[in-house]
Amino acid sequence: MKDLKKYLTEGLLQFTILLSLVGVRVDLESYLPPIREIILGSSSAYSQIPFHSLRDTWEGLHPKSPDLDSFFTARRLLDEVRALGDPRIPRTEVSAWLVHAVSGDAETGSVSALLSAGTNEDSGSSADPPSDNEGPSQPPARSSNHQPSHATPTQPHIATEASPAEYTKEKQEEKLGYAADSYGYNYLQSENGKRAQEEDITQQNNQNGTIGAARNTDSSANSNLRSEIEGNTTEPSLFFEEFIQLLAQTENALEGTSETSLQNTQPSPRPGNSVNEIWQDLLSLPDINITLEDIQSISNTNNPISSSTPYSVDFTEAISQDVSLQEAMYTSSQNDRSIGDLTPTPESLMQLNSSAATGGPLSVTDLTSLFPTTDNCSRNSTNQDLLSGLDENVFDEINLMSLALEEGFDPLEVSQLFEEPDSDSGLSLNSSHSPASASISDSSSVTFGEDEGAAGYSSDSESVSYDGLEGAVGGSWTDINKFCQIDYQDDASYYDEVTLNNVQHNHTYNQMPDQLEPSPEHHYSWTAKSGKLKGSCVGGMEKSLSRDERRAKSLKIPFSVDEIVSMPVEMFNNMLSKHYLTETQISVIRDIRRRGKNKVAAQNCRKRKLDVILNLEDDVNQLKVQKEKLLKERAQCTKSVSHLKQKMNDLYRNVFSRLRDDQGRPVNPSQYALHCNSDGSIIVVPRRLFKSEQKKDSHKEKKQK
DNA sequence: ACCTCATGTCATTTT
DNA sequence: AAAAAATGACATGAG
Repeated sequence: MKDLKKYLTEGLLQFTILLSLVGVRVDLESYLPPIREIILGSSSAYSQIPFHSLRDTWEGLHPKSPDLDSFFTARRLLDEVRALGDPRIPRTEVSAWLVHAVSGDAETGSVSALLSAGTNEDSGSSADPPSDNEGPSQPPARSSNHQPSHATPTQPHIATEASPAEYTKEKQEEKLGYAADSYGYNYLQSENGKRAQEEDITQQNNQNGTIGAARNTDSSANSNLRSEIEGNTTEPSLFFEEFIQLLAQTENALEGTSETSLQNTQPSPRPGNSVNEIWQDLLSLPDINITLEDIQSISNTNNPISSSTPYSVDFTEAISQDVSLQEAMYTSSQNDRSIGDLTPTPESLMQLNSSAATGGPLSVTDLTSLFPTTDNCSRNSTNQDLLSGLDENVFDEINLMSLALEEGFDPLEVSQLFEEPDSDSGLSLNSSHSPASASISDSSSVTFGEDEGAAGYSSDSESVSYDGLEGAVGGSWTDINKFCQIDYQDDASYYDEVTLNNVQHNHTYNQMPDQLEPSPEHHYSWTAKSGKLKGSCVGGMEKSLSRDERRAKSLKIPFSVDEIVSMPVEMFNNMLSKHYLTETQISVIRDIRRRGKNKVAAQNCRKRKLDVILNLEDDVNQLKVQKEKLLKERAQCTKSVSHLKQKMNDLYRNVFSRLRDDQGRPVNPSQYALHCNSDGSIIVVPRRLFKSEQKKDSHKEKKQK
């Protein structure tokens, strides 16, 4: 059923996408669960969404939850149940009983009420709660232990048997509680859920409190104090002494049970030129021209294929064999919609200009920084659309620039230089540090000063090693500045969010993704900062480069770390197989992806752990409150019982003071006892008979056992 | 100098 | 059985 639902949902989505491509709009909202559910339903999608981003709105359904569908079904049912209203749970019998006993003003009145409790309990149980017991107030976090109802004949039906709504609710709570307990989560404690738990707890408490008194009220039901006093009886039933004993036992039981239980207890798009025009504008810039000339000269020396042709043609030809992420990722031909609306902002032009001027690689990611982003949900798709709408040649050229500008990049050469015996190069790169690159690496090691927390894996050495490579392939202060530009552009790209979350050590765990959305101001601030940062990028911007970013740049991996980490598995594998990558590059890319994924997973894991701790703390607090409440209740009950005992004794004396035997002499209470029959009649029994009666009863009980 | 906290990473387990 | 996610353990840097 779950699979069917998933299949239908996905099929529906795909069908809708197809229809939308044709131009037919389909409103899916009424057929689909909220988008978050869809997102959470996809593991890959979830992995791209930091757990904390959902914290506030999505109160914590663990993606590991064994059955999301059951949760949503449960939630729906729960809502339906809640819509039925809250059943009124009356106070327990013992409360009513005690209230009746205590509330009587006149002594006889109270006794009368006591002895006829069976007839008045119904009204008293719900209408007159004890003053000290303010009803359900503090629920425990989990109340799945539903005890069987200790129903008494006089208890209202709703209190003794769970109504269908109540039963459903309990079932829901149990179900949800299970899901929560399985992973130490208690996200499902909504306000209503808490209320339901409160009711459960109250019911349990009240039922517990009833146990001791139910027997009394049962046996005294329908009893009336009769004026006639019979001299003999053969009917074994309750004597007043026994009643007193029961009271004492109740008191003890209250103390004992309470004791034990308690102890356990971006900028917007501007109408304007097309991208091609933008590109032409860029190419027409003096700096660009210079750079392109440089490229041509480089191509002349390093690339025999393109040496005899104009650069524009060179690009196309060269790139046809080169790497294009967008080609890999967005191969489907799409309309070039929304491209014509794009106009580069001054800031973005600055970026392109400066990066080109410094000979830095102009990656696709860089270009995407020109494009506005709307929101996080549509970010990927938006960029996807935009990017896919571009002429692929544009990206091919960009990629070629990205590679060609790296001054003679040769993957094979790099791979030889970076021969890593272990895929986890972090542990084995020390050996690649050559003295030849020492001078440069000294300076660049300052540039790439470690900023990582986890430097326990020779990160410093690794840094030096890669820096050394930078020197080997022409690394210089120019390169350092170039990397500054790269870093700056990457940060301004549409991967800002991921970068901020996972790379920049931005401790914005609890912020929603839209809070991390690069606002125009933010974008501008980055641009504005760049001037200062250029000057201090050696110690500043480069510091923000993570180890993986440095490795990726050093190995000339044409994808950003964020791309590598966040792209779906299929795309990732497709990328690896489709592009010309050395073993070293593939290995590093896999490492980057693994680490990136694990980084997010660790963050999620810690978040969950924190939530578990917080929930447990909540539980502790609630249990403490419950304990205090129970202690109060016990004290109240004890007080009531002692009061009742006193009244019983008084009554006993009063009755015997008025009793006369056949000769009109007063009856000695030490020789006779009052006995209450099951039919409600009160008789006077000699104590010796009473004692023998007790022995018989005890024998019978033993035999029954 | 020591502690706590946040984070990244690896190895291993779980899904 | 393989891949991805989750998690424990460790190391590090910052405050």
